[in-house]
Amino acid sequence: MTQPTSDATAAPKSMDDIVALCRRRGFVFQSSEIYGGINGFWDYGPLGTELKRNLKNAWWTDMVHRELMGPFGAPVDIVGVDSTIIMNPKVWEASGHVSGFNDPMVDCRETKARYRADHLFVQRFELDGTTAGFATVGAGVDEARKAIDADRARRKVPHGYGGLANAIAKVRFGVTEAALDDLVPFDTLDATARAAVLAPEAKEVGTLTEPRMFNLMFETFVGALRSDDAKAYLRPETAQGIFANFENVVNSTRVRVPFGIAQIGKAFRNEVTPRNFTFRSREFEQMEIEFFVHPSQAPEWYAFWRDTRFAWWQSLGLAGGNLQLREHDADELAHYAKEGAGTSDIEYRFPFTAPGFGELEGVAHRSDYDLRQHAEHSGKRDKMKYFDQERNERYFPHVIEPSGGADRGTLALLCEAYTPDESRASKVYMAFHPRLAPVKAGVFPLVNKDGMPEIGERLYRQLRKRFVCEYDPKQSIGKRYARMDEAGTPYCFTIDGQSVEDQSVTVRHRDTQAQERIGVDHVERFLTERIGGA
RNA sequence: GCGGGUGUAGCUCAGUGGUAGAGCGUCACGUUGCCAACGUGAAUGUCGGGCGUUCAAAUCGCCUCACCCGCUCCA
Repeated sequence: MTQPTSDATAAPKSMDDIVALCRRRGFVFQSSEIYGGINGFWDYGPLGTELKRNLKNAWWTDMVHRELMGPFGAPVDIVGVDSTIIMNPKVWEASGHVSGFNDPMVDCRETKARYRADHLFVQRFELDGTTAGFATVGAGVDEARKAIDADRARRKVPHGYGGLANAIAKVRFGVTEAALDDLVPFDTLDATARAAVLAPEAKEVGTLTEPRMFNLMFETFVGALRSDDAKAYLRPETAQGIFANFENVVNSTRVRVPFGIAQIGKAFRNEVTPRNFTFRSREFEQMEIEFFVHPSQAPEWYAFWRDTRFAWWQSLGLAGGNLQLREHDADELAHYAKEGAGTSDIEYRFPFTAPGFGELEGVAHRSDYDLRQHAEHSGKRDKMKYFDQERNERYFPHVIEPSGGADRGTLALLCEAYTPDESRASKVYMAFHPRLAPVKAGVFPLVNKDGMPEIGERLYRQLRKRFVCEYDPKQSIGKRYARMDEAGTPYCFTIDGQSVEDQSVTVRHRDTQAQERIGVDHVERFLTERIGGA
């Protein structure tokens, strides 16, 4: 009655199924679940914690500890810092986050659209003795003006407007003339004035809410007194902890430009809409390098980091068509990267973004924006410049920033590993790269008697000195293999009757379910060859 | 914040006013001896929460909480 499934990869990956497995096997739980959860916050269970830790360790090992050859033939030099989540609030004024992350927003009750208040301009005019107007979207006055001129050139009112809205629309679409005032930003209007405004696309008047602040930075208070002076922020990125320590690192170590400072740590953003499992969380972990270079070398270093970081994600198993490198268009560059060598995203095709992609890591040329800002705001000015002995030159180094998301990376690993397979008992297995697998090996006595558990326990004790392993003597062997498949354990070693005779065990391979027989003395070497020290 | 939806065992769900249920999973014992096997048994519920209607509420009403989906954004 069931169709034989020949191609396991043919089954589509369902995000709901992945989330269910994550909960069932203890990869990811909702934070505070016993109280119904809290939107945008996630916990890692035992397996997820190991997985994420393996990812972060791989990053730190490969970026900071191991030798990496740079674009100019010399090894890359990177040191680490671990800065605090709460910093002096001036840091965030200098970085631009206080202004950039505090945009008042306006909602339209009718169309359900949401606008940035500073991108909403109102054209006002006299209408039957009162002041009315209509709102237009634009990044600035000029852009809004253009949009209005385009509308007025249509000389025709679309259907659906009635009463006052129709009278306003007649002016908007150039059917009736009126004495037009200058454009005013929406957020300068009071409640009465707002009530006489026709929103974009809306057919009724006065549907726009008052501008409301959406604070993307979490606020807190330092000290027991809740005064405005005590206000502080939970960092929205780890990068500023690096920039603020730039001088300290230069003065306390022997690093010389070009060099990098790496940091892994939590960051917080009060996202308006956390969505898609852990993808957009309000509390998340970043893996960031700020790499400081002479301005003239920025293009080479930018290309180097973009390619190095892309290759790194590929090396962890995110190969194939699900990973892509995408250069940003000029209009989507961040405030700190307007000029420079560019910005690119390393993107993964998540089940919830497919056929599109979601960002895993951004590699940006931040120019000398941040160091200059801090030099300015801290009052250190030119004293913060770096003195380059070789060049005999004082300058603000330019920064290439590879900034990856540890939680997004973990999520991508989970999605990539998730492999439906109707042919096996678990119907699914997690094909993690052995280096990242939360559990490296399972050790099972086929039956919990007749000398098998003794051999198994001895092997388990030996292996766990170097590898994360599980020993499980209970239940049918099929159940134990099935559980290991869902945990993504690459190898299982089973002790059977023959083991008692000749000290050999079977190795069961996760991806193929194939078995082979090796001597129990060779198991440790077997794992070392396939997993290494990681 | 606005609109829509959901909430019963670890999971999937049944239960529309009258004793809180099933399958799967979990655990124990036995059997089995290489892929969630079989037998026997066991544990597990503030029916999201509160108030109300009623002799009686998982079920009807009101309120509330949390989550999910859409709108703004991004590591």
